[in-house]
Amino acid sequence: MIDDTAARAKVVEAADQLFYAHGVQAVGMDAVRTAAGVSLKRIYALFPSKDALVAAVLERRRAQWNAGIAARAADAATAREKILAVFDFLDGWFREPDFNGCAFINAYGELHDGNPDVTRTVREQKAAFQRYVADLVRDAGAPDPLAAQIAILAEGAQTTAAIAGTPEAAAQARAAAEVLLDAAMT
Amino acid sequence: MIDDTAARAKVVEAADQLFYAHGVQAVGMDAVRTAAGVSLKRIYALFPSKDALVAAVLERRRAQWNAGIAARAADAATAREKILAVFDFLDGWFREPDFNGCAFINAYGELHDGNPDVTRTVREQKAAFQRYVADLVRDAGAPDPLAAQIAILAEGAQTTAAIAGTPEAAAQARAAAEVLLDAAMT
DNA sequence: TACGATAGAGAACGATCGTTCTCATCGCAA
DNA sequence: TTGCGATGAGAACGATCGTTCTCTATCGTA
Repeated sequence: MIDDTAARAKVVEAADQLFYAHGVQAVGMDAVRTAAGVSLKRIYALFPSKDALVAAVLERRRAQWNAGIAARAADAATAREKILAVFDFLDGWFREPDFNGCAFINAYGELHDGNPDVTRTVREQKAAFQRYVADLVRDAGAPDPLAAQIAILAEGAQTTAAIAGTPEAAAQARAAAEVLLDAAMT
Repeated sequence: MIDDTAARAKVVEAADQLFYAHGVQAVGMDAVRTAAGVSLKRIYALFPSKDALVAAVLERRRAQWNAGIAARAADAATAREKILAVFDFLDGWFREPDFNGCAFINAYGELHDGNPDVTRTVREQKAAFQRYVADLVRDAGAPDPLAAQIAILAEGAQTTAAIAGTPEAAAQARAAAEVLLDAAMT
């Protein structure tokens, strides 16, 4: 047998992949068990319910998002470049073969009603991203309203790329962000 | 008894309201029947399956979206004002008490897998909107790439407003669109 | 080797859903 | 009035899902 930490990781990873590809409600716990190779009994010992597993999956997504953004920002020297690095991160993500839109938006649309934890988690994730952008905008010396505009571009790029099934929305949003930055800094 | 046209309208309207508020999979056909006041037998005589009812609901949403955009555009004199009228339409929509994001995005996130009709319908709706914006951008004498940027702002405003539960994303996106328009026309 | 605790495989359970079917009721033609 | 076709209300059916339970095999230890 493997220890609890490893079993948890395998279950969350398998559930993430399945939920993200097919939607939460379309995936049964049996499918998670098969994909993770962990018995149902063990899964329910690690997570009290499917909702708790969904929460763990969203937490995993949150960590991945933050790490991906931070990695791109680390290569950028200025606050302006760190802002644009967000769209470079999105560009790379949109090109991954299993990209299927923002997992938080998908989860919110599917589960917001009847699962208040999901609503709260998604709202907090988006608010945290807006704070991240707001800090960078302030560092860049640009006026505060620019932050919300940059965040809206990032959100719009995600849904546009997901539905179109093509990655060009990242570059288009990035170009728009550059124009907005230039206009704000004059 | 009421005639087929009226019964169809009542069923689609009730289903739209329920699906939009709670998600498609969370609403049973019994709930549609109760809300519409039309028997299950009649519903299945009008729509061969729940999927067909979902398709009819999306078609209704498409007509409402187009009518709402057209009504706002009718008040605008120039192509530039017609572009900005999109965000005025969004602002009014976001303030409706039952606003819950874009029904097409929600349906795509919930049903894209296992219901190809939904994927196609949503993709067509978004493509049609992009063509609408592209025509206005051309009429305004602005370069083509601006169209995709405007569309991304509109998409981002919808998801941002839905998740935050507040309408200010419309005004923020409109302000960004004005800056992009000004920069493109110089 | 014998034993007790444990874990996995999957059957079982209760609930729910989409869809179909039954049956009592009603309107209407002859 | 009588009989027939159609309709609505909702029971019924088969499938699926989240969750729990049973049974068997395995492992470490004395």
